[in-house]
Amino acid sequence: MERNAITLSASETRLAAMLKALGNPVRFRIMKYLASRQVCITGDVVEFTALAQSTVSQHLKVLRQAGLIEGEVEGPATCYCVSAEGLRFLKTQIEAWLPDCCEPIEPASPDGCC
Amino acid sequence: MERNAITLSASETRLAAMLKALGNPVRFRIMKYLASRQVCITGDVVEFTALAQSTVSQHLKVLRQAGLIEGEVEGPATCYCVSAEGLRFLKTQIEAWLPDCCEPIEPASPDGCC
DNA sequence: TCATTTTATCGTAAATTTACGATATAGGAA
DNA sequence: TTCCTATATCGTAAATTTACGATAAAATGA
Repeated sequence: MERNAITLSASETRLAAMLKALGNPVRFRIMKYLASRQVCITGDVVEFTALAQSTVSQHLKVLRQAGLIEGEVEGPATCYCVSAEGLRFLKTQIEAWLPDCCEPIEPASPDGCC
Repeated sequence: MERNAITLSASETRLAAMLKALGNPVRFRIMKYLASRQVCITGDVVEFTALAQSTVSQHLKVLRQAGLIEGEVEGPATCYCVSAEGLRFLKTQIEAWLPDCCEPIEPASPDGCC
């Protein structure tokens, strides 16, 4: 895809991966679903999304690899939940990203641009 | 792709679009580049990214449609800058998204999961 | 042991994304 | 008007993503 690999710091790379993972509407919803259930869930995500089990498993893998959720084998099933550390990272990074570059300094500007 | 369209609210849809746009490392970098230059920029994004002009134009379009940047025709060129409103929205949404579901309530839990 | 349950992984087809060159479009200068 | 500059858009090829069914793998219960 990319001829010259774009250089990003480790933090930026992780943040971009998180954003990419959450940019998919299915994963976005899964994430909210997991958050709404404090409790860990497994395969009723399948029921929730009405997608094939293998598809859901794949989405969960993406979220897990992005560090947004955590999975733990619980008997025959796997128990997932939101990663507290991951979400803290996400929020912190977004918060600190463009600190106050975008506050409307001059309200005179109609659209804040140019 | 999706057989059953995933239902998201308008805000969620916009947020997901923003996350998706920023999930691409090239666009991620362009965004930071635009932010570092308070001033509006046009085609030196091309020089910055070392990608084809048409490719950059496409990326800028995605960022613009996501409401993350604003473009304004300035003579023969187009002047881009970060959208203050867009970034405010992004930050607010992320902040409010999972308010305090993920604070480590019980430090006893080794990984905060299950 | 043997079936059952729950997930993960594999292989694959369709859709989407990304990048490029070529081509239009629009504004400014000569 | 005519040329030059700066972008946007079109068409297209390669890569990636997404979804599915089929198949493994792992733990529990009969």
